[in-house]
Amino acid sequence: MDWGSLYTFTAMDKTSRLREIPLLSFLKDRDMQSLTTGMTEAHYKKGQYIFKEGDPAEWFHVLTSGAVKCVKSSPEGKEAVLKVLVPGDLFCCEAAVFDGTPHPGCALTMGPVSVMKIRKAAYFKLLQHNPEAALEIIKYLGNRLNEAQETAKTFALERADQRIASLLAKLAERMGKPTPHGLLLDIRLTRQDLADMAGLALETTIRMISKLTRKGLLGKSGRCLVIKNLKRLKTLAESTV
Amino acid sequence: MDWGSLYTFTAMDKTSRLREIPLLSFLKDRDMQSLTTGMTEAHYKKGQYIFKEGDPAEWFHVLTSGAVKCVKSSPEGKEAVLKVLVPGDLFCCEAAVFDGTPHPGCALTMGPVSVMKIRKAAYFKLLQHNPEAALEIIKYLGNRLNEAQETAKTFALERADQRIASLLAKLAERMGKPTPHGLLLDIRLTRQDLADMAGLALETTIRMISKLTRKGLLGKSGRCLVIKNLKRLKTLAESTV
DNA sequence: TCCATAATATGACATAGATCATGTTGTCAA
DNA sequence: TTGACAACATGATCTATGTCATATTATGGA
Repeated sequence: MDWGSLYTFTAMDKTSRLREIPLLSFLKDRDMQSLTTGMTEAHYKKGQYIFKEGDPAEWFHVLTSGAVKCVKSSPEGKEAVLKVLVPGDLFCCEAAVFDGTPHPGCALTMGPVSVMKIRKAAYFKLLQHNPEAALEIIKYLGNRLNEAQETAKTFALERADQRIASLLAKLAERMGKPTPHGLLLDIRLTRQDLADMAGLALETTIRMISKLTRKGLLGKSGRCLVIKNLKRLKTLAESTV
Repeated sequence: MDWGSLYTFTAMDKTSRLREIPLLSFLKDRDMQSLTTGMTEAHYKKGQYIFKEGDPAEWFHVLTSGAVKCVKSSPEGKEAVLKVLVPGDLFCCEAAVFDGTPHPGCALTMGPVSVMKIRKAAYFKLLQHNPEAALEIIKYLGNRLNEAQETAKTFALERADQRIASLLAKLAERMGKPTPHGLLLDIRLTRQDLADMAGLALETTIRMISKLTRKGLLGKSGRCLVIKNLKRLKTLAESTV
């Protein structure tokens, strides 16, 4: 198995990279120093696993470039995409790292990816000595929890067209780049990815996206989606019929 | 609207009560003192809202007795039960309290309930001064996040019978009281509650439960369910056909 | 104790969405 | 440029599950 190549950067380089990450920007210099010791940046190609379900959780990760999908699979081989991570997102900072339990899901790269890997122990120490950092993590986890529960609600109560609409709206709000034609989702999401995120079959997802495109709410730029009318999309996500 | 009556206890009483809660048992005496200042215990009757979706998040709650369901509703009036809380569970400790955002869902009592309410500010202060406490909360949130993602996966990939089986298995593991006949779920969960937890229609849920009962995996004691064969239930939750 | 109401149960039917089949379009490497 | 493969698209079924209708059985308050 190819786990990507690991490079170690100079302390200064690493510090400046960490500073760019919103969730870590509040760190004091002394914290930075302890963090950067033993920290490495890993690079992956498209389609590689950063970790798999069941692997031991040894690192705290921060995505610095590219996109990663968090995936769980069923025995039959069907995939559920729980979340798409974009630069700045933390992952595997959760229960697993603390409890010593294995990873509850996989992290799969969607293209070329760079990740900062921080040793569990260093991360742990940081949180113990820096309450501000711990509060930030609590806030982050709280938000992720809300998101996950919102997703669960969507799966439990909404129809296929609503699921697709709210999924696209969520993606647009989180990572849409404003352009003259609308919000550009500039990561390569296949219809299958979207289907796995919405808990729907590929064909159903394609049909729903076609419908939204015909209605003029959606367009494409190259091979990426453009949300042309976020407001109507959100209305549709809640409409009864 | 009747929000239940509020009583204020003596500091000693409160301290001893907090000590009984696993998640707070590690607290030092000085932390306890600051926490108990301004802390109140509230009592509710069956069917009351502790808070509703959209309410401002002013308190950190710890459930001391009874059962509470976390609920989100759709415009059409359908309910999704995200989680059933049992004594010792924290709630509303999440993003809302920190971000100043309103509650993302409702907390609805399922019977007579007692709740410790701790002012947002006191809770905040506790976490800032006690890294151990913050780490415990991070661990707790991490686990809740895993649970929520596991639920999302179930909703996305599993059939009705599997959903019911894994729901019952999860409940049995979390709160089943061992008895000679199996694991007793001694809170009053209606079929509708179970349906709302599994994201299924009431009738479908009833049919699945009847089937499990006929198969001998399930029984009842009074008006509560008994899981007679957890192992087979878990096998069923993953079976392909 | 009785009555009104809520909860449980079960059959008949409707339908959203999965599955299968087939074809088209796009993409990238040689 | 071409050829092979992946992604996208769309129609034709099939089926799991939702919905509706109707009983039966609990439950809790007067």
